[in-house]
Amino acid sequence: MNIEEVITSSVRNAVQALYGADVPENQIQLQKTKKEFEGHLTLVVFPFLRLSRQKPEETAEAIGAWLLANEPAIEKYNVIKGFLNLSIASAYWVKLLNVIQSDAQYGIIPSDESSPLVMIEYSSPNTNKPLHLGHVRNNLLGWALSNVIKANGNRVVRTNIVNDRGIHICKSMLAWLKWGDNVTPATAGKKGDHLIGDFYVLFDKHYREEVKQLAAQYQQQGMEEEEATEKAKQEAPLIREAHEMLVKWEQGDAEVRGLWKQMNDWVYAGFDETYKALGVGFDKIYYESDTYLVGKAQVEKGLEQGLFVRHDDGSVWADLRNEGLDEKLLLRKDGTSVYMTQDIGTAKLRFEDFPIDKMVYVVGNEQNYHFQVLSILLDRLGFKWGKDLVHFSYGMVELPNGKMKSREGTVVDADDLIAEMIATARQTSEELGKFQDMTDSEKDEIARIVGMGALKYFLLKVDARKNMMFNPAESIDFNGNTGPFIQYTYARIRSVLRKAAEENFLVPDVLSEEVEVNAKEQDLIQHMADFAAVIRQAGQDYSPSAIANYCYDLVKEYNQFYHDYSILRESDVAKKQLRLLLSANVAKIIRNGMNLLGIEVPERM
RNA sequence: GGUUCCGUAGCUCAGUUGGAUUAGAGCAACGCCCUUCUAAGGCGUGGGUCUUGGGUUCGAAUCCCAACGGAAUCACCA
Repeated sequence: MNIEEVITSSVRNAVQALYGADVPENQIQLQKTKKEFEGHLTLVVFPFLRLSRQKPEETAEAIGAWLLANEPAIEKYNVIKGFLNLSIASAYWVKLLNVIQSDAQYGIIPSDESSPLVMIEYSSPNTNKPLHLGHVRNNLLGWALSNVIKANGNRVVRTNIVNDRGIHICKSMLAWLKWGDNVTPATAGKKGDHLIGDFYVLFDKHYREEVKQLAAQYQQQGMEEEEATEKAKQEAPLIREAHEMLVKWEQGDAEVRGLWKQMNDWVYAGFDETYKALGVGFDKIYYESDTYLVGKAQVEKGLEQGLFVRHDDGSVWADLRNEGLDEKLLLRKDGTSVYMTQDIGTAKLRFEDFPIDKMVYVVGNEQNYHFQVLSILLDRLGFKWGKDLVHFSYGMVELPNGKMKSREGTVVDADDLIAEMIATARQTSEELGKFQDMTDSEKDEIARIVGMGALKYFLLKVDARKNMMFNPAESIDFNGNTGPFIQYTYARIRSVLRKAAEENFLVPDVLSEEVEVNAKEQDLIQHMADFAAVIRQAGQDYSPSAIANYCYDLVKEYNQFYHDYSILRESDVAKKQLRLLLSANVAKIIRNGMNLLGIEVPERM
């Protein structure tokens, strides 16, 4: 039972004793006392005025006096207007620190076989181009979110649906056949995803030239510009070839399938490197080439059941007009499947594979409509999980001149960015003289941890729902509200703890409650204790940024403490023990909190 | 046009299950603090009509309505 619950319960007793009323728990507004006032917790008494029939000050005074007399945890109180500020006794804080110390996973709820099973889909790349900054945000959010959900006592299955088939990959394949000269990632000295991406761009370049020429021809024949361009886009030889290739793929043509597999494998090898650098992973990967037929079958079944309608041209639609939405295409007139069809198939396979209680999709907010529709369709098709699937809808990463556009070359490549962050971290460390007595492998490791920490924190500290700004011209900060700031504090604490160990200073696991805890130390303990509530809230709101902001606030508070009080030079043994224990647990919470975000912390930096 | 989301300091962002005369951080600017546990740190100064206008309330950045500004989406692309 935490202190808030203890006090809440006592306040109920107080109101009962003083005013003879039984107030529900949710009417008791207990909040952290603002910095500028004395106290730890503040009771807002306005809701009780109707019961007390007294002024706010008098009501607060009465409740305060009752609590002081009857609740041992309360040491003193003060009243300002309708606010009753309560100070918790020193011994209680030692007790709380002991509780935190005794639990290496403080605040984290373990899961077991009987815990709810949450499947979380994230990443979900196309196999025709390398990952960019938008994917990085997706991957980091997906990973962090899955950790947060897990820390709230759920089992988690991390999954990825790879969009490995379709016209886009055919374009890359065709370009490689035409102009590739049998180049491979090995011979080109290039990651497979980048190689394939280059061919995709090459296809697009040639295709646009063809369209331009063809459109000009049509215009000469008397067509309007717009119509000519539209026709040219469909008639250009390259796109026709790509479509032919797609048809062959669907027919299982051995040659096309062979090339397709080869090229996808190159891409996967490239992705795996990026995933590894990002520190993310998956328990189960689905491929659209395996799921799209399942989706088609589901749609056909729905059609038989009268859930969907077939138009005259043969295409199949879901009518969602009674839900306030439009008609939605499910199968093209040629019978091929679309995005929605595939998601239906994937959902079916997943629920056959796992006893899923909840499904979370980490997908950008540009697809809000898609998931609104998917939820309804899955529900109609009789999947009981469909109705309350969660679309974790995150915002775009914007550049100073707008969205990232691959055509305009304004894409921030994931691998480039990662390399740049690590290089910057290395350079900063050199400049600050942090590397002096380190081996090369230690330097590499620290540069990696700090560089990635800066990148990850930068992306995760922002509310996921919001669009965010990234300016490539300004490098990501290493000072202030940043990952390295938090990592630095951790490293500093570890250094202090190492020195304490070197001088053989013993810190007991359980402190005596006689130890006097000063106000700053009390605040720190209270702040640490909040970690549990923050994880609960982050889980409830699907909000990794809440964890990031908490870590920052805790670290900021600790740094003040570190600056104002000495630890190792404290002559009073009991105080020294308290401060070391305090520091060790701040470090532990930083490590666990950052770990939830997928950010590592270095022992030195 | 319909739907959804967003609008807080020069910039990037916290703060929204309504709470305290002064709405917080960081960056950028200026100043101070390393013979003392790592200065990637600490302290300070300046910087705001929380887009605007109404409303609900003892109390609104937070809830409701409207306007203005921005984004996404409404594809036989995924």
